[in-house]
Amino acid sequence: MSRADALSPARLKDAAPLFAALGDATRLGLLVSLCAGGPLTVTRLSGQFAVSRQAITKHLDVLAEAGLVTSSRQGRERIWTFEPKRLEDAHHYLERLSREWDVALGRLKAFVET
Amino acid sequence: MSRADALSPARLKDAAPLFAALGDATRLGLLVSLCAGGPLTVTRLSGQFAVSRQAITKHLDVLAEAGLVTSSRQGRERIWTFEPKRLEDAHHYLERLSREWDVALGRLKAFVET
DNA sequence: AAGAAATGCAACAAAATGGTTGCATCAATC
DNA sequence: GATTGATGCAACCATTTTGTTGCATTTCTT
Repeated sequence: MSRADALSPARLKDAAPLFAALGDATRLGLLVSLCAGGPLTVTRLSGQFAVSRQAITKHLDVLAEAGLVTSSRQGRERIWTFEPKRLEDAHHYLERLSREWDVALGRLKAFVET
Repeated sequence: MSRADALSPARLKDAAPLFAALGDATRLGLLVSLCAGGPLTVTRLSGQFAVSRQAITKHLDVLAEAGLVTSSRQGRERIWTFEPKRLEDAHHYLERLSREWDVALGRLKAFVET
């Protein structure tokens, strides 16, 4: 991957669903719970929120789709685990945007001084 | 602000709309354009996307609501400008989540070694 | 003053989102 | 084997989001 295509349309379509998954207070709360409290079941997680277990399941599905959590079946329960890799992706994307901005400011400065 | 409440419910409700605004490919594209190409008008911006000018206006309104862009009227046109500050907020939030995760891993390691 | 360019505003439609309830299924325990 | 606990699945509903079109308004230009 070159620096040049770091903000290409293709990458936008990759980053957008990731940010969209982060764009909900309940889902952020789920991530915090899974971060701090380790892997948990849906039933356990839904006890911490004001919505039904089924609603939490849907949120977890969204997070899983975005790659922010994974799950595995253990007996009669399903364990959900935080996945830090994709958080890095979001992090990097924001950094690239910031850098692009700085570069643009640099160009502007150079132009003004000419 | 203490480290302890860095991921409090109050902060979730602040961070969620910010990520939600970033969670759309068209809006990310708009930010990239405003980053790289400097302040632009709606008409100019909408030339780069496959949707109508009015749709772009709505996207810009969403970005403005999240504090990611600002606008000012100049004669008959309105100029939209990228606002890097809120990007920092998103950046910091992701960092706090990562740190929380690292702390949890540390606790786990200490527990296993006991 | 007239026309063109840029934006603003409103009504509308389609699709996605976030939530519910009810019931079925699967696994553990007594 | 009957019961309980955890999950899965489906239908349904309300709201929000994302887009459209049409028209009005404002401002520049000739």
